Amino acid sequence: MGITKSEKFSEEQNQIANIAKSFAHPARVAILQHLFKINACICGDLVSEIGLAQPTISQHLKELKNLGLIKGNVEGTSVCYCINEEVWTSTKQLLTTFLDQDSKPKSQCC
Amino acid sequence: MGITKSEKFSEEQNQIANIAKSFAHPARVAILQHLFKINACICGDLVSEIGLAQPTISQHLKELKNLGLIKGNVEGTSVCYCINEEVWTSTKQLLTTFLDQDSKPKSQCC
DNA sequence: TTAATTAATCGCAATATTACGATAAATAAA
DNA sequence: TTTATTTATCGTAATATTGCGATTAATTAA
Repeated sequence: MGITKSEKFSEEQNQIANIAKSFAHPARVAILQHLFKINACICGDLVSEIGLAQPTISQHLKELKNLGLIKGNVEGTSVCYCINEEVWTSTKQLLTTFLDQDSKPKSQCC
Repeated sequence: MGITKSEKFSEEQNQIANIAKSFAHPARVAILQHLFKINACICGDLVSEIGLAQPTISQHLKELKNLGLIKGNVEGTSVCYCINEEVWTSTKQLLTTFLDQDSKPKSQCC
């Protein structure tokens, strides 16, 4: 069906999945890396940097913005995008906890 | 088109995106959490635990197995799935480096 | 005001993902 | 061998994602 049955899972599980989804495209990974590198950026930079069409980049930016990972300030005819540090920190926290599960005590296995 | 233009991105960017994709569904998040909790598991457990149909769970397990995050040992008529600790560790390393970008020195921004 | 610049949105096509019923394959038990 | 148990695979339907040309909206410059 193509529709995820979110109601079967916990809030935390859905949150982790949604964050992961935002990282699940190399263009969005590249955008985030570029924003960290530059610390401020306009969309046009990203189009030439990444090499996808302008509407495509705009769409990826929208997804990151919807999750709150980035914010955009209008500056003249262009938009200055940058990382939302607070959201990044809490996102990192959530994912790190998930990734650190392996540090818990474990019994023998197959 | 629905097809990701992977060739436009670095090996690392594609790796991060692929790992994120495997976490991008709450059922796979739940499967991994359950495997960590139990330390060994058969697929049947997961079907009743998670509440999706058996073919659906089997498909999610296959994706995690393809990435190497879990491994399955045949035991009689059932299969014992568990976390592949080595792969989990390197995966964690890659994602942690990505998430820790914010600890780098930053200039003022918008 | 008009023209130029930049980003967002619309609309569409192509591919991917999710879900599951039906079935097959593999093994164990009777 | 036959039957039961368990997991994998097939096939298909529905929805989601990706990508981009065309267009619109917003702002600045002339």
